[in-house]
Amino acid sequence: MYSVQVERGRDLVSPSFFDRKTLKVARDLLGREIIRQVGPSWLRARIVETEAYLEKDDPAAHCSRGPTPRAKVMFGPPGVIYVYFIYGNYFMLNFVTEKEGKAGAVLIRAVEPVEGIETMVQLRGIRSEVLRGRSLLQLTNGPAKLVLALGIDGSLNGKPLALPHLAVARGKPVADKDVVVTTRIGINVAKELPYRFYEKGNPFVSKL
DNA sequence: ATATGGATGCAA
DNA sequence: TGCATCCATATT
Repeated sequence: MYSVQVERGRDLVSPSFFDRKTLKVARDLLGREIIRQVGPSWLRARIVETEAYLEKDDPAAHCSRGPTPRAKVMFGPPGVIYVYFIYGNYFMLNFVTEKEGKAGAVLIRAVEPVEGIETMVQLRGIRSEVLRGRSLLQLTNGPAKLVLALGIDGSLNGKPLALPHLAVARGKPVADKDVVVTTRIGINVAKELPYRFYEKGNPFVSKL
């Protein structure tokens, strides 16, 4: 007799998945699934776009100025959730990579809803003009959008990945031929670094 | 193309 | 303490 949570937890990635080079993790996160329970609802969404933020030679990374109050979680153990607040309105979801003492994180920039879509629509704000009568692509095709749709906020910052609050499942890996590598989006420094990964042709990718 | 919004980090 | 900046979004 399995509980729902045990059943859900069968397919989770191990913490060692994140104990690797940040760029590797960012690429391998494509196709994995974010799983989370919000109230009575289980939410599941497939990762289709990521960005890597490194400790070395990456001035766009929060860890680039050392373990400041905000960035210290990036220097902590791998497999921990890093959520930060930006632009006075939004939270961003990241997963910490590399061994404790070495900084790194992967930003989740877009996901494809798999389960719990009705709940996601509600969390996102069904009254929004953007969603009303338009494509569900708007639900999760951006880093702040997916955070809203999944009901994530700053209270998850610094917590290890675990059910029921937030975990990553194996899902179906994306083949190399379907991975596109480009420069990151929305930053004003280190624009030339090819640290963004997305699934080729996936309509939920934030921007082509 | 522009308004919005609050935290962050560094200079002063 | 002040202030430029910030891994964005929705609306014009």
